[in-house]
Amino acid sequence: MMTPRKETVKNPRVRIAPSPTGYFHIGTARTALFNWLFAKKYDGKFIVRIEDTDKERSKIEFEKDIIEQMRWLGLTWDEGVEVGGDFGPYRQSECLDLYEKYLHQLIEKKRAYYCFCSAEELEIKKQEMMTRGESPRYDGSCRNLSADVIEEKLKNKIPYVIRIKTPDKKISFNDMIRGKVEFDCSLFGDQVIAKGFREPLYNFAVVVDDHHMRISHVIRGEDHLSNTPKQIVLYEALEWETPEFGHLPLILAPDKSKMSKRFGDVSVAEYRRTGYLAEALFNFIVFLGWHPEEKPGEVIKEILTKEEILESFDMKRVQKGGAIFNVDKLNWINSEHIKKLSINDLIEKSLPFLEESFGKEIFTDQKYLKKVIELHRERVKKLSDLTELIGYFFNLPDYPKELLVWKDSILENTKGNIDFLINLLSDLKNDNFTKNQLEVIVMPEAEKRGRGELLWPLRVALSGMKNSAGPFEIMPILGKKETLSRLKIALEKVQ
RNA sequence: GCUCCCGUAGUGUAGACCGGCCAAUCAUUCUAGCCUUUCGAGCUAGGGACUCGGGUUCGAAUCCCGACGGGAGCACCA
Repeated sequence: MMTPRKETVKNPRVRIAPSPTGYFHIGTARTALFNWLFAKKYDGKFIVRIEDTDKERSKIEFEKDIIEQMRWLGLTWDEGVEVGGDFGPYRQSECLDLYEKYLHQLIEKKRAYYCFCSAEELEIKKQEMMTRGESPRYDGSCRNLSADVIEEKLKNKIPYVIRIKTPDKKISFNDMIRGKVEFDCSLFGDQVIAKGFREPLYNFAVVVDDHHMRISHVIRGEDHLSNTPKQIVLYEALEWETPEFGHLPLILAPDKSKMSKRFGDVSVAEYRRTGYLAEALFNFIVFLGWHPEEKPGEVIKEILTKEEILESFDMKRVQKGGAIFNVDKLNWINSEHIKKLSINDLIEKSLPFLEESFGKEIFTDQKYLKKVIELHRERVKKLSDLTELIGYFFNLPDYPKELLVWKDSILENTKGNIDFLINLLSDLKNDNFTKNQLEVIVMPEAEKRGRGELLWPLRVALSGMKNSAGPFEIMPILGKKETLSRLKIALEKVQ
């Protein structure tokens, strides 16, 4: 899979150019991340440009989301929207004068031309070519219109678009990830580059912007691979130097189809709301199609901080094949990052989730909350899990009485054991309500009566759950009074 | 239909450039055991892959060709 590529990079200028036509997508996040990493690694600049030439679909709400989520992920940019810079504007809708200028230049130099063909006739021709088994391309009808004819049509206000003259040749470029890639230009022909002088289309606007922002390396998704020759045609027509290109493999859904709405969550905000940590998502995403170098005899570390990732990052190790988004792995990475968090950080990050479920009032006792969270931190995959895990510490559990009965035991035994426990624990002093003391008192009895027989109903009475932390951990936190009260409730249930 | 890209366990990957050290690495997942009242965590063990067919070679996961499979693109979207 490895292809040798040249790599002597210094002070690169790279960019992420999202279009605000949807919420910040996990795929865009990855492209942003690799660009950011590349810039940091080689002491370059990372630029954020908003591609909002599609007036119909672009929304400010999406732009805000993109910026917010990038910040959340810990990405910082040197130039771009919100931070400014010397090569702006960084929003395509504000660069219209620039596009217009080059459009005129291209037409004057006869590298581009007016095309008066209607969309309908083009569609028919396209279908014909497809049925003939040819690659659909413009037939060049308007390519050599005389100046008189053009003037005439313009005067009569015949609608037009602007097309670039594509040379009949092969174009190849050296992709940073894929090595040499070659395309035959005759297959796509003269592309429309603008609908009008102030209505540039994507491929043209990108080229103008990248050139003006002095972008040295264009790192983007593989879906842009076949746009690259079209853009190179423009660089050549404009007599500009082409940047380096690098095409990242796509992120795929588990069925290997393109990551899309069909596969659950695709927006970064959604993962954030579900309780994934920014550093975990960062860690996970970077491992989609990339791995640090394995040193002989060394176990590869997969739980990495941003700094560690930066340390071992190398563009040469990016894979070519699409990477499947594996939620299991994300969950594991997230739980590992949660374990690394300090208890105070964990509380701070969990609180919004807890408050949403239980309300704010419940969390006035910080010490109590701290103990509860400490007890569960190793069981948490996502912060949102915490809500279910610790509910019984804040609300009285509700459960069917059958749950109190251990395996094949009977209600009578359960009743007797709960009654026994109430008496046993009532005699204990408040001070002795610690994990150790409780074990000393209760365990010998559990051995006599059967561990499950005694401990299972104890735990269920306290937590109301089939799976929960152990009774000796729960009791000290709940305290003697609450413990006894819950046991009495259990007793009533089985009466 | 045409073009381009890709093809190592369920998943992410190492190995490939420079063929032998590969009866193939690491992680995750899965299974079992230990621990344990349950679950989780932890520990231990195990399962699981070079897409196929030719060629080159003493020797191929690795080089070459072909097939097959998957993906992306082919707009007056970005």
